[in-house]
Parts: sequence; C-alpha cells; structure tokens
Amino acid sequence: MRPRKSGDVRMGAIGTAYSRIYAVVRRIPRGTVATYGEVAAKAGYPHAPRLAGYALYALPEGTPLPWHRVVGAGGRLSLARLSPDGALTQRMRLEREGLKFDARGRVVTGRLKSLRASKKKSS
DNA sequence: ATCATGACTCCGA
DNA sequence: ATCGGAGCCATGA
Repeated sequence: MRPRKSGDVRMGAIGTAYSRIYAVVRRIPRGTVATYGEVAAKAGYPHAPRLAGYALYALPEGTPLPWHRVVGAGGRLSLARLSPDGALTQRMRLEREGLKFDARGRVVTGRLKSLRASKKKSS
C-alpha cells in the first residue's frame, strides 16, 4: 500500500527504485519539467510511470527534491487529483522558474512537445 | 510466496 | 472533448 510519508524511510541506501527516481528528479534542470514517464524511464523503468508517481507520493514535506518539476503527460498536473492545494504550489514554483501555464493549467514548455511526437503503436 | 493499490500512460468508443 | 479499460512496476501487509 502507500508508503509512510514520514518515519520509516529506508531509502537511505541507494540501490532502491525510489532512490533512482529521486536521483533523476533531482537532476531535472531548473526551468524545465519532466513527465512521470520520462523520470521513470531515466531511472531504469521505461514502462513503469506509476513508480515515479508512487515514489514522489512517498516524499516527505520538506523534501529537497524538485518534485514540482515532475508533471504528467502533456504538462498536466496530475497532483491536482490527490492534492489540489499541492498543485497550486507546484504551479507557483514552476512559474517562478519561468515556466508558463495555459488556461487549463497545463505546463507550456518546449520540451514536452517532442514527447508527443514519439507515440506510435508497436509492430 | 500472494493480493491490492497508485502524483501514470496509452488506446479505443 | 469526455469516459472507460488494459498494461506496467515496486511497495506494504
């Protein structure tokens, strides 16, 4: 089930899936956003976008990780489903880094545009 | 070991 | 545009 938000965090030792995802999130350039799929893929799980979301969900409140740079596909703030308030914080932080949002609350960046172009059915 | 769940994504209707 | 179902992975009980 859901990991505890605080207390027993055994991710101190690197090598776990969470640590890998966190490492990727941490290396997201400022003023840039990455999708859960991107983060998971770079962490070593190209087909487990849920892991990215799951790992971020386990993040403590005072996490130094730039979790706000992680958005859903197309720049959507999936966080809004779980915590609307948190989504506002994320949006505020991203705007502070120079990112823009459209009327629907989607992030507008030149990086996500290439994401949609690679979609295609296999064989 | 198994079962259920999730800040996801994709595809079809 | 919205709605629903299927697939994938690791974690906790």
